[in-house]
Parts: sequence; C-alpha cells; structure tokens
Amino acid sequence: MRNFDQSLPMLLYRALNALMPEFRAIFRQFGLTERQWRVLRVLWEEDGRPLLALADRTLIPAPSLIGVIDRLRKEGLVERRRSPTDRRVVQVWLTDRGRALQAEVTPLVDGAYAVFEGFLAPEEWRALTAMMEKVACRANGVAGPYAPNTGDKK
Amino acid sequence: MRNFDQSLPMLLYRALNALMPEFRAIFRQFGLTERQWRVLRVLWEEDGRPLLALADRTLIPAPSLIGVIDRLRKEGLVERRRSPTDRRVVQVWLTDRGRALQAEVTPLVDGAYAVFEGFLAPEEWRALTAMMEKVACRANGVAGPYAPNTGDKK
DNA sequence: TTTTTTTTGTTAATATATTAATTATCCACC
DNA sequence: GGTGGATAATTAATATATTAACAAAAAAAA
Repeated sequence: MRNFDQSLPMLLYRALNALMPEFRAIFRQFGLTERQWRVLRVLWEEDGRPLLALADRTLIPAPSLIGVIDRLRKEGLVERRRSPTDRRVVQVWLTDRGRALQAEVTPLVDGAYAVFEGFLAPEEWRALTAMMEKVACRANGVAGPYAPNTGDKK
Repeated sequence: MRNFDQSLPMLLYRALNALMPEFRAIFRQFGLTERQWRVLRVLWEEDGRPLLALADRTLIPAPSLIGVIDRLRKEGLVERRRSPTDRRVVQVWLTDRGRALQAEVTPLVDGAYAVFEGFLAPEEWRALTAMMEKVACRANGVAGPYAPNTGDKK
C-alpha cells in the first residue's frame, strides 16, 4: 500500500486546503461563496453564457449550478434568459450590480494570488501547469477525452 | 485579471476532477464514499486514532467527520471508544469487517493509481510533490504554521 | 483548591451537493 | 411533417458539508 499523504489526490487536496481559505475569506466579505465567485468570474470574462457552458468552465455539476445561480439571482447579481435562437438554452447574464462587483472583488483576489504566486519560481509554475494539464487530460482520457463545451454552435 | 483556467486552484480542481471519478467508482463498489475510504485508509495504517487526529490526516473537518464516522459505524465497519486515559478523546477502531475490507479495496485502488502514476515521469513526480508541499506549507504559513495533530502526547 | 484556559468532541441550523429521473426543445431522417 | 434520438435544463430525493456555538473533560494558573 503506497504512502497516503504523498498520493497525488492528497497532495492536491492539501494544497487546496491551504490556499482556499484565504480566498474564501475575501469572497465572504462580499457575501459570496467560492462557487458563486467562480460563476461570476467566468461571466465577467464573457457575459451571457449558457448554463452548461458555465458548468464546464467552473467545474460545477449542472444540478449544483442551478442552485448556485438561483442564489446569485436572489441576490440580484445575475439574471436568466432563454436564448432566443434555442429555447432549451438558458443564458446567465450579469446585472449592473453583478458587473459592478468585479471592480471590488478582483483587486483583493489578485492581491492574494500574487502572494501565492511568489511561492514558486516562474519555471516551476510552467512545469506545474504542464503537469496538471497532462494529468487532467490523460485521466479524462481514461473515461473519455476532454472536450470543453464552449456553448458555441459548431 | 489573470487567466482563470490556468490559476493554481482551477488547475488543481481540474486534475482532481479528472482523477477522482475513477477512484470513486471503485469505492462505490464497496458502498463507500470517498471520505469514508479516507478514514478507513488511515485506520488500516494505524487503528484506534482519535477523531481529531483523523480529521487532520484525512483533511475532513471535525464536524463533517462525525457524520462520516457515524455512517461507517452504522455499516458496522468501525466503532468508537472513549480513551481510557483521557475521557475527552474518542478513538475510532476498525471492526473485523472494516479490517477485512482492506484486502478487497486496496488492490483495485492501487491498480487505478498505477495507471495515473504512469502519466508522469519519476522526476516529475518528485518535482510535483515538492511543489505541492511547498505551496501547502507556505500557504498555511499565511494563517499559521502547518502543525499536523498526530494525536500523540507531547 | 478553586478558577480559568485549553482541548476534544458534539450539536443545531443552515446551506449545499449528488444521483437519477424528468421535461422541453431541437435536430436528423424517412 | 411526424418519429426517434439527442441535448439543455431542471426537479426530486437523498446525502452530505459548513459554520458557529456549545458541553465536557483535562491542564494550567491563581
């Protein structure tokens, strides 16, 4: 039986465990959960994404995402509209408040991230990124290839 | 605003997202959740650990762990005993069934792990491990040093 | 020895996630 | 132009996690 603490999953969990509380404390200042932030983070980059595209990008399973978005809607940060061209599709749009939030949250998040960024040298970052991509890609390959749903028509 | 998909947290989440379903499918064959497996995995290595020691080792917050262990107990895989020397402490012990499970689950888990292990070269593994430890350690340092609770007396 | 502090575990309230099944719409084909 | 299969989103049922506050025992201090 191999070493538990040094297994890849536990290594990743421990790193996340160490990193995320810092970020979550920031999110909480704005009444956001981590998952809510992830949704906003994607919408700030590209507004009006379909729900499944958000699920792919945020790594939040669709049924969970329904709830996340519903709470964001109740807070008046996003709204949902049916796509005019495909009525199955629900697009999620930022409200003015949702858009305004970006300018408040982003600096704090970037600040925290900059600290963590300093933990590793640039070439370490490159190596790490490449390895994580490799793991994610090939592991996905075990059950099927990684094919991000962009939400765009083919 | 930095690239979301290549941020450290999302890289780690994506890797875990790719890895864990494979393992969870194995756990499910034995009626175990991932967290239940993590508890058993530690107990197989060292039986009778105090609850907080398990929380540290498995990265499961204590209040969550209560529930996890309670469900394991209902399944007849572990039992809880008060420590004779310190009545605050609750030790978690494997039952015979809990102990027997190891021989069934471990080969499958090791098999799956071996596949993933092949994704990276040995020196990549070393580098990755070192980087993750560095991140975990130093990030913890932001809010306080990493001091694993072994459950042993000082 | 009494009081205070710390440690360990727990509960209670709330929030959230997961899994499987369901609905609505669209697309491709005959 | 209707039927079968796919896709997008959702619901329902269940399971689980999180946060803060609490209780009990032990250790430290007064």
